[in-house]
Amino acid sequence: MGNLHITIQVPPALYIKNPDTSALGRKIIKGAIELIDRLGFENFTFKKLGEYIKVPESSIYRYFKNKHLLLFYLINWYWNWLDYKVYLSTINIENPDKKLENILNLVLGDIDEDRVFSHINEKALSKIIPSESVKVFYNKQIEEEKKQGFFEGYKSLIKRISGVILEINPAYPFPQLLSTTILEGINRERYYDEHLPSLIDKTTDQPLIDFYKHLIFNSLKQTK
Amino acid sequence: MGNLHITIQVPPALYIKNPDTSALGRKIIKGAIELIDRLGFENFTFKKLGEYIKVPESSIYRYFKNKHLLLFYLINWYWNWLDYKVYLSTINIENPDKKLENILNLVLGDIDEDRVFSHINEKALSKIIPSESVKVFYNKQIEEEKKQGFFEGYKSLIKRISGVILEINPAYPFPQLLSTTILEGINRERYYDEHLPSLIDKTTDQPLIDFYKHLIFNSLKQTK
DNA sequence: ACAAATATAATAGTAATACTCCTATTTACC
DNA sequence: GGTAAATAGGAGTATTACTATTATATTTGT
Repeated sequence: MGNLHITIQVPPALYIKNPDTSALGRKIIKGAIELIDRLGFENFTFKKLGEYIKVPESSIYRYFKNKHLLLFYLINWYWNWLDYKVYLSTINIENPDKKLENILNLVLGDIDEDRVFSHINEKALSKIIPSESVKVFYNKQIEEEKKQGFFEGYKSLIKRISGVILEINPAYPFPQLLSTTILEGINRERYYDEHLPSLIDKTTDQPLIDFYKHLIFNSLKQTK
Repeated sequence: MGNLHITIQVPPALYIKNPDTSALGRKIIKGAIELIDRLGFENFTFKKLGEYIKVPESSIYRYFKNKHLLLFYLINWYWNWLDYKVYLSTINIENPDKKLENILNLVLGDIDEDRVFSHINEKALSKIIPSESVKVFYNKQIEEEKKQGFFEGYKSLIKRISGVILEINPAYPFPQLLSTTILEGINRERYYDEHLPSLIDKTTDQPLIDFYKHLIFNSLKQTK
């Protein structure tokens, strides 16, 4: 990709000072991803992060109001990044079936680092997504956060996948429900695969991929 | 149902003293469900619960080690209760399609209070399930909690639904994946319906019911 | 009916969390 | 080289998440 200058944008209300504009900010993001991965979000604190990256706790507060918004920043960045990757993987392709296949390979496959994007290691980030991303949804501040546009990236991603689904079958009535089922389902099953493996059917070599392909194929072909 | 004496059992390691054995315990459970509903689990504390039900904070600690285990108690009770309801709704029925329909009506319909079960208001409890139940899954203690059997109720529920799916189509390769997709999906979409309604397709009168019926029907009929 | 056991109330205390605020020092920039 | 901005470093506060203790009820067995 050479020297493309592309930055993933997140709603500015997520941060106090944009972490991708300074070395300290980038250090905070990198350290936060690693430490959330190690400790889990519940046990992660700004104090521990400060010790981990050898930065005063108070300096972290100059970038993020609290740990919830730091997590939301990361998740939002991920949604926007994935939205962009989905966009790239479907552009210039005629066949909508092929588009959907590319999307599935993206979300079901391993994420490999693409170092186009500045300060975030996508591979490390994608490790914490299955377990931590739900935590930005289910809380009482959601109505406030909606007003500030914190879910626009997620909606855009869902609508992009829905668009491809409708290209395959314009009569299919539930493109968004199917898209969220796939995206969130993959996160959940990835987590189960690690922690509740008895709940993953082992009838094929790649049950997750096969399950979702089977689900999508049969849902979309039938109503045609 | 008259005077059946049935109690839903949860793993004893979830509590210090069984809350359904005393008036105070039942008061704690009732108050906890209400307060978690109002505040959300993150803002819920034992101190606030104590003030709410006019009981010293320290007395609550004699029943539950911490608020996470109190939530887990509630969620576990819900899984076991739902497992029992699913069992009841399929017993003595010959036709597996009809069994699955009954299960779907159970998990997709409104929960109405059935006062067979002692100390828990199922209707109130089911209000907090969509937003709070995920919070017992995604944390670093899961491996410890698995060892203590905290997920056995959930597994039993999934396996019961899977069993019916296999009755309908013994060749279907992903009965458990489909069961979790339905159960967890319904929780998610219920929450979205309230907080992110633009992500729910409005192409039919009852999109959630229709989506899941469509999904299941097409997944199960195809492979036959 | 009474003693013994158990449960609850009421209060105090502690370490950690989630911040805010202030000042000294360093770094960046014109 | 001077000024503004950023960071380091630390102090301080309210809340959270507990533990511990003692006094007072309440229940239970005989």
